[in-house]
Amino acid sequence: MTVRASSAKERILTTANKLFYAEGIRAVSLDVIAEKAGITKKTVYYHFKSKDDLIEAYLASRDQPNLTQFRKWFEAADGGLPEKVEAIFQNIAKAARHPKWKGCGFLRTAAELANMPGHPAMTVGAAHKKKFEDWMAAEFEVAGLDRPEALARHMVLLLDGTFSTILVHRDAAYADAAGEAAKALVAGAMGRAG
Amino acid sequence: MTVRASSAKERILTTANKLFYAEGIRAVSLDVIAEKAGITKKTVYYHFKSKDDLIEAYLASRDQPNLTQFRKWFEAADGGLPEKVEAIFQNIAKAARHPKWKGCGFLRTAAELANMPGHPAMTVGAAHKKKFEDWMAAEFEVAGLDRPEALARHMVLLLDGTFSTILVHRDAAYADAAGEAAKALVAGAMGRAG
DNA sequence: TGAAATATATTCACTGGTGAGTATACTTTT
DNA sequence: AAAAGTATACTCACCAGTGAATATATTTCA
Repeated sequence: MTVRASSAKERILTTANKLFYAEGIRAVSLDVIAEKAGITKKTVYYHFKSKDDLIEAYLASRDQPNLTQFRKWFEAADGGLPEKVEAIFQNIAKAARHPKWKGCGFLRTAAELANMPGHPAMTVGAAHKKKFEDWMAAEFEVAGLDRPEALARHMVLLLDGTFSTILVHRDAAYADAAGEAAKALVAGAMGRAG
Repeated sequence: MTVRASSAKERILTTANKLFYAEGIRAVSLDVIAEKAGITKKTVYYHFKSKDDLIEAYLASRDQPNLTQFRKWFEAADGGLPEKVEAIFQNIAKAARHPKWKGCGFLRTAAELANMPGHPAMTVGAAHKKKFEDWMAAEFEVAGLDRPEALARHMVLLLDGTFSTILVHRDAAYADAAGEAAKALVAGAMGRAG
């Protein structure tokens, strides 16, 4: 029962996470992942049955942390509902200015796997985005807004638009614009409700 | 001067367009493109100096047709400005229901090339998205709206969000939701203006 | 309790195949 | 003949995945 600093499986996943996010799924080989993780490729295949399996695990490992991050940004923000929603986008703007930022791992993986609709990683990705949407809808519902699900979809669209647009232009200002739009839509819904 | 049905260069570009869009940039090899175009790989390298060069040409070839499509959808729509904007999204919804639809080629390429920020294809992609944004801003300006550039950005964000979100969920309904949000934002801006 | 048996984890060395890109020669057009 | 276009056949690096062997726990039972 040697207490390793970290198990091989953990190191593989950590390394895959870093490389897949930084370089993209198809640009990263298992040879490189194994090398950077300090193990052999066969060990990767011992813990994951295929590259696709590792891709799926990669996305699964980002699910909770990502959602938690959004929640924290939302909860930590001052002001009313529109401002709290806007804060999510402002925090993305801040994150996007970091040189290592490369958009949303789920979206980029979806783009790469667009030719494999049933890929297990896509199921994980879709579920992740759905969780965000459901969370938003719940917040709007609690606030007594009309059509909370519709408004939540608008937020998702602005969020994914933010990730994509910034990736194209490498300009974090788009996140602030999205925050402004989100705030306006939420404020509009509140106006109608109250 | 044999009048070929189409020149080799045209066939290469057409084939690249089809395959890159359908499968993704890194998933498609020049060997396959050459084969499907009915020529040898060396001929590809005669007309394009590298794969990256062909990728750039691929995106460049989609620039005008794409923008023209959006314009047509916009102009053909009945109703006022909000409805015309909404029509763009409704038409995307229709297109997205076709099985061959795989999102936005520019966005998917940007996702794949996220690790190569200066890639020439990215310049083409960014310029394309900028043209859409500028066109929208011009329409809003002519209509006398306040802050036309800001509103145009909101439209771009919803548009790119639409492409991304549908790709993740394979559910064209998100385009209708985006159209609704876009309409509301434009109508809101018109309300303030007049 | 301690040795044998079993399960878990890991390595080395490999395969069959594909990828981007090229050296050279042939063919068509001007 | 010169230039432009295309083909054959190749290189060399890489990639997903595997076969066989080895090391390291963990369990079993004499």
